[in-house]
Amino acid sequence: MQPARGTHDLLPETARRFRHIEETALDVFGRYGFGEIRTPIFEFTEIFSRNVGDSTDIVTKEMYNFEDRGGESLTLRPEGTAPVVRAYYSNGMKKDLPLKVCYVSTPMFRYERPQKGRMRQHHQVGAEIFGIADPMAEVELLSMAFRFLTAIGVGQDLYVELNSLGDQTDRMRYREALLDYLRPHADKLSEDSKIRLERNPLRVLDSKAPEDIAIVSEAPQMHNYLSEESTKHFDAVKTGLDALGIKWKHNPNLVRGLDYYSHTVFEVHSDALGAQSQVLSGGRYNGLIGQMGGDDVPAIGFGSGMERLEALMPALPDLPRPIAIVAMGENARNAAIKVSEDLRAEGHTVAMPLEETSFKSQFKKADKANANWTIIIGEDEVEKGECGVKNMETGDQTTVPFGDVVAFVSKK
RNA sequence: GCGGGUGUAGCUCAGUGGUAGAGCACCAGUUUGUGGCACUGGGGGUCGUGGGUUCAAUCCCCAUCACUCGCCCCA
Repeated sequence: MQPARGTHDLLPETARRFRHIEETALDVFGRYGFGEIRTPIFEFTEIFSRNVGDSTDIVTKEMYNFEDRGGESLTLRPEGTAPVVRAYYSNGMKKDLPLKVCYVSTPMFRYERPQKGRMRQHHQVGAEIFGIADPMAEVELLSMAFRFLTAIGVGQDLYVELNSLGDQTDRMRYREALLDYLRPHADKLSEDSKIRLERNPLRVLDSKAPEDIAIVSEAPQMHNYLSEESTKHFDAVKTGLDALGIKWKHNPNLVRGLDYYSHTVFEVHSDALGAQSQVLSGGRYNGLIGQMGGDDVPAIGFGSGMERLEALMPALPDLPRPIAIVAMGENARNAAIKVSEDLRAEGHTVAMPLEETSFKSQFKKADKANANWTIIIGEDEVEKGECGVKNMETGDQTTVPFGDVVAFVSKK
């Protein structure tokens, strides 16, 4: 019996780690004024196909599409930004600008070949700011991202790559220059890049094929084609990050796979993850909101993969140790469950044996549960109105009246 | 979608052309009401699945599925 390919179950130990990521994200993002948003798990297919980009891999080969009984084409959400923009329009949120929203533990679906750090269902935390064109939005957003990453304990092993794609005019101008340069070398490019040349030439820039890297190293660079205004914007982002002590590296070949980005794009990587090293990425998408519904609203956001964060995260502190109960005989077990409930009412974690097994077996379970105290109740104890209380570290055992047990273990 | 590796007990792995083993884990006993140590015993596996070769396949061949590493791409 296997789960569907590219999916997995989160068992309690790991689920706890995921919950810690969620809670930390909501706490940190909340300090920046972000409210949580939860959008549906599926959308009309066109929400993604029209906005993520027709030539992107996500749209052309990775979407989970299906038709419902009414004949509508629906798609399991492959990314987080387009649904949030749709929700902005659906709920008339123009009045709420500037808007800061975030999402946590949001399942994303992409039909890809699974490998380390890549699942067909994965989960992201993310944040979006609508309505701010000022580069201060980039600075605050990235600072928040690092505060979050640091809070979950993964901040120190990461590096940020940064680039600017300029506005649409800049990009078209650069695209032409790049094509002029690459076309004469077309036959020397990798097979993949020959296709990229036609579909999305900027993607040739971040190819990993050695033959491409050699050609790209001589290629014209984006930053030389940015308008004065775009350059100023990018400079402001960089100086803002420097002022906060956030280390970044300009990667002129950083392009990103989604079509909606403009100006600043960024990726945060870890060397500890193997081939899928991105843990957080995003950028500005000033044109997208206008393209979807007409409001010309600048925006920026990021997404971060929780499975990858979880893989990097250090061990969580241990759960509080339980108090175990050992009981035998009907009267004793009835007294025992009363004691266990009294203890839980005081906030203790209690391991009450729900089946009657031998004392030895119950003690073994108490030991395995890492109990610090074990409360022993047999028929003798019920008759005397007291129970045994054993310290599992020292092995010392004393007798305490039933009425005093909660107070006894609570004060220690 | 492409290329490499792997698939035997809950876990980590041995193993042989004649229908399977270890360690750990689990359960029980040694201790007729007491854990951690030790010893003893026990439960548990269609040897991923389907087909082929063979008197006989867990082992050889083919296919398939899954996992895994990488490519593409992405979180």
